[in-house]
Amino acid sequence: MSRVLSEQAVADFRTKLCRVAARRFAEFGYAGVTLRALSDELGCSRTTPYRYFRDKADILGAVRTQGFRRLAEAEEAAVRAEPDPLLRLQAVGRAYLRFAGEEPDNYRLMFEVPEKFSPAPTAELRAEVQRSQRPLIESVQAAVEAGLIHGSPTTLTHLLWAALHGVASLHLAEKLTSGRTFEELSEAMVTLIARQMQSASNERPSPNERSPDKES
Amino acid sequence: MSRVLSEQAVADFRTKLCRVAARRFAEFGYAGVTLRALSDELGCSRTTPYRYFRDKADILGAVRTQGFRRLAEAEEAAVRAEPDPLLRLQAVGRAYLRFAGEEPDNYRLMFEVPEKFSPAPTAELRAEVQRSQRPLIESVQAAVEAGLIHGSPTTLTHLLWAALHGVASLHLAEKLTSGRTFEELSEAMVTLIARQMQSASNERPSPNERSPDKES
DNA sequence: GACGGTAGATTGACACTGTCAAATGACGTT
DNA sequence: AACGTCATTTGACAGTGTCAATCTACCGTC
Repeated sequence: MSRVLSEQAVADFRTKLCRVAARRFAEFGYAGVTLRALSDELGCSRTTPYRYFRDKADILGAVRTQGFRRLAEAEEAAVRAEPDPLLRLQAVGRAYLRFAGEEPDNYRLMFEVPEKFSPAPTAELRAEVQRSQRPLIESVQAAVEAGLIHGSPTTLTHLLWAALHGVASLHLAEKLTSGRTFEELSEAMVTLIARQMQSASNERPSPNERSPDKES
Repeated sequence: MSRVLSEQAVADFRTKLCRVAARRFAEFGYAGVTLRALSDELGCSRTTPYRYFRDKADILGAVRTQGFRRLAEAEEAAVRAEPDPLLRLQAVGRAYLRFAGEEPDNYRLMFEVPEKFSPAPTAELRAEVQRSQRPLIESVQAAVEAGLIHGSPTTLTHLLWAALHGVASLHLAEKLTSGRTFEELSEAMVTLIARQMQSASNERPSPNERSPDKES
């Protein structure tokens, strides 16, 4: 066998290219992420990235993977720091929204422009996506077990996630043009979630599980 | 003066092109919306659309405008049909989510792929976006006046919108892979919003307005 | 130490895109 | 009947992602 690219060298090039791609996306948007530009900035030829990634979509997928990993780490840190169920759920929510606020371009890349990604995401990406959901799920489960809320943990997690993602997404789409800053709105949403649980803990029926047949 | 394109003919071509663009977007994604393909499907030459639209971005902008208009109309119909403040708010939320569920590609186009649109949106588009917000704002305001919730109507509207958009957006991104259907999750969210208000109406302090200084 | 094979990088080429300039076409007016 | 003008078409260009063929430099072997 002849000389082969060391694992380290492969990883180095991959991370370096991901960093450049992320930076260019943040600066010039998706249109600025072009194989030629990335390669120029890295000092290699246009098709060299094809040794390390299958596609352009594959490159973006790697950036997304890193994004979900950092989001998961932020959530996990929040979970570790807060044992109380109610406060933990708030802390996870805050960590989620803080991530979206601090790394807006990463968050955008993670959730938007879906067609630019390969239809079959990497196993690694799917794993990180799941990992980023776990702190939410576990926090909700803990809250359910503590009697703070009632209902299916999965459904409740989805609702929680939707509330958080909605705030982040609308903010990034610049649809929230009130006087409130993103941080204020984030805190308002977290507070609202906490109040929801405090009030739900005083009542018996589960808030979902069956779609009510309520007509006008 | 010589013959000039009649208003009707211009409008016809524009709407026809928008319809084709929307259909191709739904079928092939953004990559399927190409001036060549649109023109072929319309039986004209590649650059003919440039007589009726400034840009490709302008075409997508027109499709988006129509989408926001239909969303606004659906919301307004829901408002008209339901006078009771609480039920009206639920009805608007249901109409919003039903629209997202029934026209997923339109909704996606309205809120995603922001870089593909002109940085300065048309006045018409901005008007329709605002129009689609008004039923939410007015429903929230009515609920505030009825004493169902307390707080800044703008902030509360943003939170409501975020909750709705979050459900729709995560669903369209295919991130919600639980057993629940989109309809069930929508109803769960609407129910949760209603419960939030019912519980809030029994208490005095406003749920936001000031970010609470709660520490662990 | 020279050589050959091969992994890795490069260049060339292709089909495709959005968009502009110039050329073509057709119609109402004089 | 000829003109002028608007609508449309064609030609062209820069730029894209990606594949094939080429080149380069290193390794193990003699």
